[in-house]
Amino acid sequence: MEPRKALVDVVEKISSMMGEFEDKALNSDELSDLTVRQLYYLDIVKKLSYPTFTDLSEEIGVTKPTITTAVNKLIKQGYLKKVHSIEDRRVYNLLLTEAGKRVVDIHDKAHNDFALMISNCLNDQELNKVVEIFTKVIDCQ
Amino acid sequence: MEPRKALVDVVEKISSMMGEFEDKALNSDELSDLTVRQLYYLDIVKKLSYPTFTDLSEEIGVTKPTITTAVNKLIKQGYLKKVHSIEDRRVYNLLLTEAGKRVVDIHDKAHNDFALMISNCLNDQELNKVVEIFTKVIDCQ
DNA sequence: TATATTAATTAGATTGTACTAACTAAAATT
DNA sequence: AATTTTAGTTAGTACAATCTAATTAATATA
Repeated sequence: MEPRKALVDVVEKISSMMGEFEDKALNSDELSDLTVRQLYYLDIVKKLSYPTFTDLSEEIGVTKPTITTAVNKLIKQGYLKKVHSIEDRRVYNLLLTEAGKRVVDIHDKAHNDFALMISNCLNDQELNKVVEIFTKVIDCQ
Repeated sequence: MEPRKALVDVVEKISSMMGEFEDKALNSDELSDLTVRQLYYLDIVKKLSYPTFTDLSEEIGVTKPTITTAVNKLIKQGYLKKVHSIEDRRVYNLLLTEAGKRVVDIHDKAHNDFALMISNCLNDQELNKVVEIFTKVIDCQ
């Protein structure tokens, strides 16, 4: 096969495999009362670490009322907490509860599972090559 | 770094890079009147080739009324056509219009762009290694 | 031929996610 | 001290995507 075409082909298949791992992780029982969107909100809260409502709304790109609604629901469901800022009493900082941390970890599980699958398919030398080559891709970008 | 951890790390970063390419492809002007979900419906129509409403509903995992609504909207927007089956006059087969083919191709563009980025970052020898190793992963699964 | 099954549709409701506009309370500025 | 700005909320709305139940029309079966 033409090398360029072969690469696109591999990218396509790997991407759809990753998608399947994501979907499988998302079907976990513990995630059953959360939508994909809600999980995304929780991921962003983790990523930003103790964001305010405004931080969240800027990062996600939705209005503040939308954030209020979404966050309140996640608080009611027990995945988030809001704590008053000490410096400015208008402001809240958001954090994951233990349950929140747990579901974010389950979500991350997809990557672990995928990595596990790869390492089961390859020998040590190939694994090292994969890490080495993709580190180059990541750094080059 | 511990090899196992390094692999998970690489998988995580590559996966989020792929996500960014997907998002960028989705922001194309031609896709602006379509939701992600609608694009997914169009992808599945292409994948199944001339599916019936029932085929679609089974593949996507939603009820037939849902498919009727979704498909009718996509027909009205000019991305799908339905044609009567010759064998069974209750049945329709679905197909992409030219506009439908175009948007599905734009969606696929993410994979091409990602592949292009990879090939710009690596030399020929590394590229061959990537294709070789991931072909092994795909076949092993 | 009458009856049951199947493919798609219609009607009506629900849920999730988003918006704008108007509001409250706190902080910053004049 | 009065005014403006900022952070988050409330109220009301809209739309996408889904469902169940009932319906129509064609096909298959008893």
